[in-house]
Amino acid sequence: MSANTIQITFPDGSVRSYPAGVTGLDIARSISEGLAREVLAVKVNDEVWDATRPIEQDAQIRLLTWRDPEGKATFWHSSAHLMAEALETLFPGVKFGVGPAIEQGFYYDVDLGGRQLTEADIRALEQKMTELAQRKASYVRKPVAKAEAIAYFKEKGDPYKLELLEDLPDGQITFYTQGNFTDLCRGPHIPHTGFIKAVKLTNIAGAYWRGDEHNPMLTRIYGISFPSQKELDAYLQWLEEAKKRDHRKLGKELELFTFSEQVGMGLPLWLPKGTIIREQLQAFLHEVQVAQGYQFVVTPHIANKKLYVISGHYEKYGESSFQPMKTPQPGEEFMLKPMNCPHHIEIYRSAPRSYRDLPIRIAEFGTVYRYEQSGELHGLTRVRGFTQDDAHLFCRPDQVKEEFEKVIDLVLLVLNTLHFKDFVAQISLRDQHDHSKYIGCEESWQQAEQAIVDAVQEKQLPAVVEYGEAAFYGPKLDFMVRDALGRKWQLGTIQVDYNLPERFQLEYVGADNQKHRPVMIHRAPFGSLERFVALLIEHCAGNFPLWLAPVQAIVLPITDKVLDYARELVAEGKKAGLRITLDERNEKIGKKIRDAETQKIPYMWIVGEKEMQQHHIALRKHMKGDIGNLPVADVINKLNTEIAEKYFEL
RNA sequence: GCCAGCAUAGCUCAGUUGGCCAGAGCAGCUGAUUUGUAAUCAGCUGGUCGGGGGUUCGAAUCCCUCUGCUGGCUCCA
Repeated sequence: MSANTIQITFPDGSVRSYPAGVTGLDIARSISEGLAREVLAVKVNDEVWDATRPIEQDAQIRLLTWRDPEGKATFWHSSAHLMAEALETLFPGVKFGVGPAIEQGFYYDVDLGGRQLTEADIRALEQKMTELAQRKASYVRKPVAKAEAIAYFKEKGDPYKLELLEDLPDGQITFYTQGNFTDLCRGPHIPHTGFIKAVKLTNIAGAYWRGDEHNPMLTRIYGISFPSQKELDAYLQWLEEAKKRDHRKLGKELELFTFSEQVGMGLPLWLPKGTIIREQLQAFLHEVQVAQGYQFVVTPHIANKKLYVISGHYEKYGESSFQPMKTPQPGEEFMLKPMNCPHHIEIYRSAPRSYRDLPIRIAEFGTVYRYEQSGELHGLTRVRGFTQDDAHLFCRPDQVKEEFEKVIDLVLLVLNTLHFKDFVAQISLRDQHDHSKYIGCEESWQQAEQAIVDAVQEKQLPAVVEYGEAAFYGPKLDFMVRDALGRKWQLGTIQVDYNLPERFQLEYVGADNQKHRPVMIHRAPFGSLERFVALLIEHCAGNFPLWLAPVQAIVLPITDKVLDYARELVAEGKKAGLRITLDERNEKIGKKIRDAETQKIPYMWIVGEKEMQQHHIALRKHMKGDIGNLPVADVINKLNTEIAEKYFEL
């Protein structure tokens, strides 16, 4: 075999020979012209390359198109460059930060020198991007020496790029040029701008340079692009649909919760209907936890400041939380509790504990208050007063693994019951470079981090590791769920903690009659009731499973000749434990049905003279329509079965 | 907290370049209608246009400021 022939291995395992220097695009063309027209990039031995970059050695490759996540990312990253070119054309002198692809689209951080972008500017940018795209300018990769790169951006006057260059090693720097725009960029990029057929700049936001609030704030322009107008339209339609699921909108429409400026920002007021959902969830969790050996406690909403000085919370959050409240007693200070753990620790300490008693599982639906930054508040997902389905497990070191796994099972039970299928378990570890924000010794942290990693492996959870996301006293396993718009939120959390037992000098007497230190596990399967309900609303679009629905059934009499029968049915339903109401308004049945559908009430009991005579119900299901004419007893039975099963349907 | 945008009746929204007593639909109340699977008809009630200040003969509309909300950034025990 000649020296300038290389072996290319395809994803299906087949191998073909190509001349050295072949590009992904060449390979695609050798398969089919159609494929060549679609190829955006190529994955060469686990690294994504430009489709136009020569491959010099044997390699495993996969051709990437719009259908591949990496293909989309490349497409969007190239779109960011295109936007940068448009920006530079329209607003000469603009300085560039970074412009990556994100999960849905891309952004570029720019310094516009104080200029504020208007709606018209945005439209003009979109138009310019489309115009530039039509030129089908190639994205040209060029390795450059560091000195050359520095010279280029000095000449151009781009301080942010120069700062980025400082951290890059010489010999690994590349420039990409398309049209009249050259950027410092690792790549890869799509072959040319012509692939970008539809562009939408979605919003503008401020963003600190390099994510540091001490740095100047740049203007971040978000956008998304597609290979066809049709796909952009579909995306925009999806956005519209997602907005209808917004828990803030549904919460108002379905009268679940509200906020009052008078009460204070971030302090939710649960309305009667929302409270039913909350209490049903609470009852569910109460039941499964008691079955698993948890003991429920109740503790006050405030505690002496000293408690948080011991726990370390005061040092860490004292300045940025609700401030201590004074009492008539000089020098005495109390704080709203931001956590339940110190209270539970004091319960543990209220009696001597034997190794035989462990694990002790102390649970509470505890309401806590945290002074979240005003800009952070968001509906029910980020609030200043919320209720955790909290518990603290005090166990012997040898019990940590088993207890941790049991908690994982509990979280999974909760997520499964509410049909949260696409969660991700996030292993939140310390910042690898900065241990100063954490309390406790190195050994404790390593033990705790290892315990979590082991447990996740054992349970084979879909997991990602995030450094720097740990709590200050220990690592966490967080269960992340997406909202209607795809934003990730932490729901359940499990934390292994060797530090607070140390700080509070917790003890138990071992089999050896010596004192030992227990290990704590903090855990909350819902996280907070508020956030959980918010995500649940978005997840089911307000169409709650019957066991949670605030109103489970409504009786709709066709005329008021059957009002008495309707009232009788309400009484029967209530007697059977159903949350049932009656629509006795003087309206036509179509109107009553429409209103019940709008209110997303799961079952409508429609009754006229015919039903009255047979003691029947014409049963109608929300979003499904007429189910049929059934005896009352059958209907009640059916509903109660559905409730008992916690049946969930999307 | 930072950047940007928004704020009109309980809800969803109109309100042209600052100019007649600020409008509509839904909801609510009255009345008529007695209805068979997603909106019956008519009448009425309801807003000092988020608060405060300013410019102007005149402000929902322009400016300042405060409050709240929205999207991001930072933060998230």
